[in-house]
Amino acid sequence: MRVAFLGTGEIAIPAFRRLIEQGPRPVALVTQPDKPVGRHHTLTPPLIKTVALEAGIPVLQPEKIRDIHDELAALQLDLVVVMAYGQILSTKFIALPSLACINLHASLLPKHRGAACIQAAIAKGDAETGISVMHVVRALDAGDVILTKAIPIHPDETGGQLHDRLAELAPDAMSEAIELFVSETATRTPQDESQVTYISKLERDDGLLDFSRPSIELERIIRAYDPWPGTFMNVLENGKPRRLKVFPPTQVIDRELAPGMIEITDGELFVGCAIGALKLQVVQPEGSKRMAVGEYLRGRLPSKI
RNA sequence: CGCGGGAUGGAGCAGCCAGGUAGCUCGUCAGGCUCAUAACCUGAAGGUCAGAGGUUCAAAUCCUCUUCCCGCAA
Repeated sequence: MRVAFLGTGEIAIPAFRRLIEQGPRPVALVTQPDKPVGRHHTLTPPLIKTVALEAGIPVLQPEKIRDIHDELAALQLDLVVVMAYGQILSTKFIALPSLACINLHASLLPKHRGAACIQAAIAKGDAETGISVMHVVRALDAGDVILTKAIPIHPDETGGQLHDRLAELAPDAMSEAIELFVSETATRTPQDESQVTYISKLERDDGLLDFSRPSIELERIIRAYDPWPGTFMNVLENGKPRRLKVFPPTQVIDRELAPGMIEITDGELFVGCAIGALKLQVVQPEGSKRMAVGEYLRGRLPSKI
């Protein structure tokens, strides 16, 4: 079986490694071009690219997937596996492999279609999430489902931790799906359109905490958005407005405090929410490092902006 | 050279603009108080003020350069 892997995000690496180690060995990796990253715009390749190069697998990094259509057609593909590639695929491309073009998505479809599916599962307070393997169609994450594998979400779990667990779950889901194709017993279940939820890509600004929301919701968002895009609030320090990043864990406290109001008592910092208050434990002031709230309060006095 | 903030005893900060004895909140250590304590009281140790050069009678403070950390942007 001739397989090509399309992936860019680090969540795709374990699945890609599985193919390298247990086969069918991918004939190519297609990933996004190297991007300037970091404060000094250092040109950085996707990590998965180095994995491929170490394994001696050819790497293609087209600006647009259609730019390499002919090369891919020449590979005589039977199967394409896509995970966190970061580009919408054309119908022409989807039709290339003889068997199927499948996508690994980190949610239990039809819930949480879209880029920020892991954050969404935590933020919405879901009890479980997982990996869905489905057929790629033109519409985003809308194809028929081949199989899903579910795992419970832990009560204190952050987006980063869940991301890593899902990354480790993906290879099994993928292998099982490939088995189904090999034995020609793969089924397809259409997604229940009435149950669809969609979450778009998150930006840094999406991390602005809205204290007119209930504290229980904010606690989940702070966990879900760690480490990306992170959450923050704006505070007044010595009369100057400053961005204050907020990290998990935070604690939901039953306390009467107006939304957005900051209360400091005994080296502890509380912020009022619509329902209850939030006790912060780890923060990072603009221009400084991440620190425990106790240390932060030693030299500064933040107040509501 | 994308924009901006920062580096001051072990931690977090003030002092810099208007150069002139190293300060605050903690921590550490010793002693005291207490049935007892992470509480309270008294005292002590601990600093090449990131580094180099310059201006000056005098630089944490003003000027120049370097290194490192961070926020935004990408």
